[in-house]
Amino acid sequence: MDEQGRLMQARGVGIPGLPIHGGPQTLTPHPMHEPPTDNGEPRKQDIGDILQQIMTITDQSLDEAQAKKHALNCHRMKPALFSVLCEIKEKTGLSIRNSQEEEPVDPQLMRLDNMLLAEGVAGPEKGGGSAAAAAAAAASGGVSPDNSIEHSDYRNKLSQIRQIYHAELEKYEQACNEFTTHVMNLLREQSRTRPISPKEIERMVGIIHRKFSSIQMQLKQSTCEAVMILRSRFLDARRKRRNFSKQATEVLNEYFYSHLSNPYPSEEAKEELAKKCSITVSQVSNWFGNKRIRYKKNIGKFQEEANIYAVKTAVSVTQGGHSGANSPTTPTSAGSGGSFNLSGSNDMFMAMQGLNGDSYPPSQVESLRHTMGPGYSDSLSANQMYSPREIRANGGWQEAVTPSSVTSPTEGPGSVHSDTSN
DNA sequence: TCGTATGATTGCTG
DNA sequence: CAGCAATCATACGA
Repeated sequence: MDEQGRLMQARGVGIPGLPIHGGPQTLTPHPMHEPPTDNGEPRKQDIGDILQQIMTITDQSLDEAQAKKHALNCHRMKPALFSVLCEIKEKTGLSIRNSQEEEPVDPQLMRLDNMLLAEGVAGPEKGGGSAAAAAAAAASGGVSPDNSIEHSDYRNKLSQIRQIYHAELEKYEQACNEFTTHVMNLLREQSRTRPISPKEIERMVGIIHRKFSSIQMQLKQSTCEAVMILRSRFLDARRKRRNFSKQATEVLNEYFYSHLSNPYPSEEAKEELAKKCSITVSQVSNWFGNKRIRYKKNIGKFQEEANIYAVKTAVSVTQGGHSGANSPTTPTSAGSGGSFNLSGSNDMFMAMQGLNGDSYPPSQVESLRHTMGPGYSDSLSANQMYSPREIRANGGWQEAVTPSSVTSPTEGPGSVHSDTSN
């Protein structure tokens, strides 16, 4: 659409107030080409007067200004001046026409929208963000009994944020619409005295919308921040540390003491332990890391605990229970048979020493080992229970724990029977 | 309230 | 990157 057409349309808007003697029908596109009056001076004086009146119109009271406006609208010079304005507008309009191209969607806004959507704050209600709460709980790995309380707490808080967000959003939208309507009315009113193209109105509406969407973005940003704070509070396990369940600690301890000579579960074993204890693999790693250090630091203190678990393991073995029931096996070790059990048995014996107060004679241990069946050394060499890393670490572990009464003398570093000596 | 236990984090090492 | 050692922060029992 050409500018001229739009301006003509705009001109039409301003017509109604015009007096009969100065209708658009009589308006020439080039008022300066109007037949000159007998004298140019009064005309100039006239224009000066009008401009002066326009300039001072805002200083006057509303009624006064209204009256003045009406008078100006009826002024005989109005069509001519209006036409001049149209011409100026036509020229200047070109410069602003292309200034506002379709701007691309703000990536930051997109990120905020996505996050709010993912958190269940924006978009359809997802049970007050229960999905997010569940995800958060899964991430925290916690299975504490009061998890449900935390969930509802999280849900409530998220729901509050959601409510505030939507209330504010609605408020902004309402304000935006009101303001837009107001500005459009204003522009329509103004179009009586100056040419305003629909494009211009559109542009103004666009500006208003952009302004309000920037406010909305601030709202989204602060909502995101609130959610992040809530999440970090909820997820900060260190802040909300929960002891593992008794059963989980039991499972971990059983594994630890039944693998006392080499308490380095493989990744697979960790996964299995994690599954059994309903905790994460990294929590299993943490637990073993802490346990190893604390055990090493104060073996005496853990003696009793070691004995208890040695008995447990012994019972489970003598009852024909596969030690894997208490000590998770790995997919790799499960099939090879023996290697995992062997190490478990070895460690069990070590712990048993502490139980009855004295050590099994090495020969006895040897004979017991031989009962494990021929070729156990081979299976050990192929033992995949312990990762190379753990094998390396094992040396340090054995060095540290060997002096203990719990550890068998045959399990010292360099022992050919060591789980990891190969 | 305090001491201990314990899960998590951090910085470092090989 | 796994593990160690130190440390933090919280839970828990006396």
